[in-house]
Amino acid sequence: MFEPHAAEEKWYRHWLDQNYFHAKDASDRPPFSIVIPPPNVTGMLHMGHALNNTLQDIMIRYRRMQGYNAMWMPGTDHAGIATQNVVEQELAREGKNRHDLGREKFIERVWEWKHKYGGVITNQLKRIGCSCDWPRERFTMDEGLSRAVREAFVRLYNDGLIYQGDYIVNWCPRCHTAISDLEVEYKEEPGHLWHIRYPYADGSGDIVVATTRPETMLGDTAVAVNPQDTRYTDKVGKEVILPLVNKKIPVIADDYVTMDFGSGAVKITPACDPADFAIAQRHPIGLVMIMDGSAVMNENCGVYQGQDRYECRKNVIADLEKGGYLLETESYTHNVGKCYRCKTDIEPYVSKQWFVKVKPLAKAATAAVIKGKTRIIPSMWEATYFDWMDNIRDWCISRQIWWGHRIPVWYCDNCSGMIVSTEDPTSCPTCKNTGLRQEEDVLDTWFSSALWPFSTLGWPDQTPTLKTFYPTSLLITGFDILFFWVARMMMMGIYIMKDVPFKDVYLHALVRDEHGDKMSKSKGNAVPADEIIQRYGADTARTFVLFVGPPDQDAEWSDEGVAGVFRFLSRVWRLATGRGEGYEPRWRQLVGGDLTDAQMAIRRKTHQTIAKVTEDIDRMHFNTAVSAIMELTNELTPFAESMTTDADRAVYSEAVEHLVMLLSPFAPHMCDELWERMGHEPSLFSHPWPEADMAIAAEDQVEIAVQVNGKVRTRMMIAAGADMDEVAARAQADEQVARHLEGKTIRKVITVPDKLVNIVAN
RNA sequence: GGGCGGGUAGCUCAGUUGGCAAGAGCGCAUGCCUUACAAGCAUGAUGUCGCAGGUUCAAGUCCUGCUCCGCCCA
Repeated sequence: MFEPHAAEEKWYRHWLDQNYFHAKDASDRPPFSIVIPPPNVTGMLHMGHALNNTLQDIMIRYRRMQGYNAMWMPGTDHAGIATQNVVEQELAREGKNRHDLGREKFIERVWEWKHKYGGVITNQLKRIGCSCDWPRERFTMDEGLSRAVREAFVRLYNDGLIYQGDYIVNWCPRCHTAISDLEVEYKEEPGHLWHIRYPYADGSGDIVVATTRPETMLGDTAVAVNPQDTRYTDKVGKEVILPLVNKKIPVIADDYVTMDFGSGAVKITPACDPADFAIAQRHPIGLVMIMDGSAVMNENCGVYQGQDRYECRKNVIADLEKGGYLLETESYTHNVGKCYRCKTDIEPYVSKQWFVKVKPLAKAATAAVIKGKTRIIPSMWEATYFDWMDNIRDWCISRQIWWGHRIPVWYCDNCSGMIVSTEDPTSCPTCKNTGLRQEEDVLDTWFSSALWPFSTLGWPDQTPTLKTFYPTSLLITGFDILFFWVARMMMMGIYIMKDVPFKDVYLHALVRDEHGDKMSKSKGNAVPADEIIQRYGADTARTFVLFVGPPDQDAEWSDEGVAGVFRFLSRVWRLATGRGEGYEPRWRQLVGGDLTDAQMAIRRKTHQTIAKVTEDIDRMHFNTAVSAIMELTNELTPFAESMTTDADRAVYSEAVEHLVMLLSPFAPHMCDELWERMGHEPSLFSHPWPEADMAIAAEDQVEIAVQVNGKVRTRMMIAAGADMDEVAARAQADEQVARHLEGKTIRKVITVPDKLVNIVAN
């Protein structure tokens, strides 16, 4: 009986003791490298991580067995907003907030937290058997990586690829920070479309605008119509009186306005809508801020000052109605942007932010994939990648939080000069003043993650590690971070290293729950990996996620499925251990004489399976690889029951030995335990990957279907590799075929190698 | 609105350039075994391969249209 937990502990320790996971910077063997997608330090290992990391572990173990100098770089991500939130919650339980502590103390507190809990997820990776090169482990906030961040920032800045300015960004009023476009999740919500009447200042009637956010009217600086819209031709240039505010604002013409939506006239609030903001760049209409960073109405809002945006909305509607300005309230479904982190409604907000000008970077990143320098697997994701790169918008990288890489920019108190530097400056280079203030903002966590494939290898230093392992061979990650991470690594890798960060990137699907829903902490349906490891062991957990994890399709969680995989592993265990006289490590000495059909069938299956599993791992179709191993197991079981001769045992032993080898990247603990019990030197870790003997794998007899006019009439056995003329001749001479021809003559014979003979009769 | 993916046995999925009398695992049924027992072994049933056309000697596989589900982007 296999006892997973004992074996896991024993073998993981053995591997570590032998330093098996460590790859040398200098080696004769060809390099193979993977950098781990760094999990959040706040994270717990769920089945999605289990899938992602098992995939990597299999590839790294497989390549090791094939003789590569295989290096798997582990590490974690500081997860700016998420980690800050966690620590803030901790503070809240003590009745404090981060401002009570101040920036420095707060950061200290986060580091304390990190030291205490940051190892949780890496320990879970160890538990599931990941053969990471642990001494190399990195953290995005550690010293070396922080240096990389500064270096990258300064280079980008000096090349004119980073700029700062007042722009409208996605603002989370709860997190009190800007977030990038990607970090906004849109959700359809039922709402209303309010039709409001704005009277012309000259008393010549009114213009009607429709909005889903009436409270923003307090910041309106214009009403816009389409220049083609003849209904309004003579109105453009007039002024309207903004109700409640009693301010005159102009009617302007802009192509952005869709004529057939609503009345064709739209209110323009540059401070509260990205499209309106863009319009304000084209017209001299100004901008009125109406909210503060908490989405509370500000001093420009008169009586509404101090009201929350949604409270204000109610009051504005009531007042519009009272004033006779509200014409209609229509039910309307619209998309509401939410903060990916806390689900608060995003408020478009104008503020000073830092941006990366990504267009030029994106161009190079696109070219690299077109040229095949990086392969995206499965290739269907290429289209998505190209589309995103082609329509990319500048990346807002500043965050108004404390936990993260503080932007390496200093302002001089005296001459208002700005210093962008990798080193902390002590005085202003222009006026020599020593009163300098560092930029308060920190960088988006993804900025440091984008550097991960080379920052972890030592960059900005030209280390031997970097030389040996960059570009990395393979990246394995979920398709859901194609834009967030993969695309950005491509851009940064090419920009900074002048070479792609990885040759292959494999995007796998997600593990969903039994109802097909995405697992998430907030929904409470995430299956923790710990639980499965506890119940069935790490090997079952690993094999399961692969078995149900088809390469490009989401995997559904299934309890019975896990149990089934456990039984499969148990079967392998019994085959290899429990058959008494069955397995003989020196099986080669037992071979002799002609093999029986049954014996040949097993040998054939064994070598076919070696070929199939190798091919499947190469193309990363792991679920079919597992199926192939299962099939061999299933054929082997009845054979094992009826063994009598030495030849039987030889054939059986060959099969079992290979079975265990093939399974070892999937179920490494159990296979090493078996390998030892089978009388071999401990550990398959550095054992060469088996090679299929194709002469044995090849079928010597092939069954061929004979069709007459499209219908299968008979089948016959033909020697494999037989000459096609010979095959056709035999088919024509066949009695059965003759009978099915029913006296008709043969018009043509179509042969398909090894598979079928088709005879067309008149 | 644009793009992508999927619809094959009760469930989860294979099915690579068209050649299958349509597969696997799990589950199910029947029988056997009963200190390899969260079992094991044997045998078996089960599919209008989403729908409709088309190309072909041959279509789950290619083409066209439709439909349902999911995801991404706007």
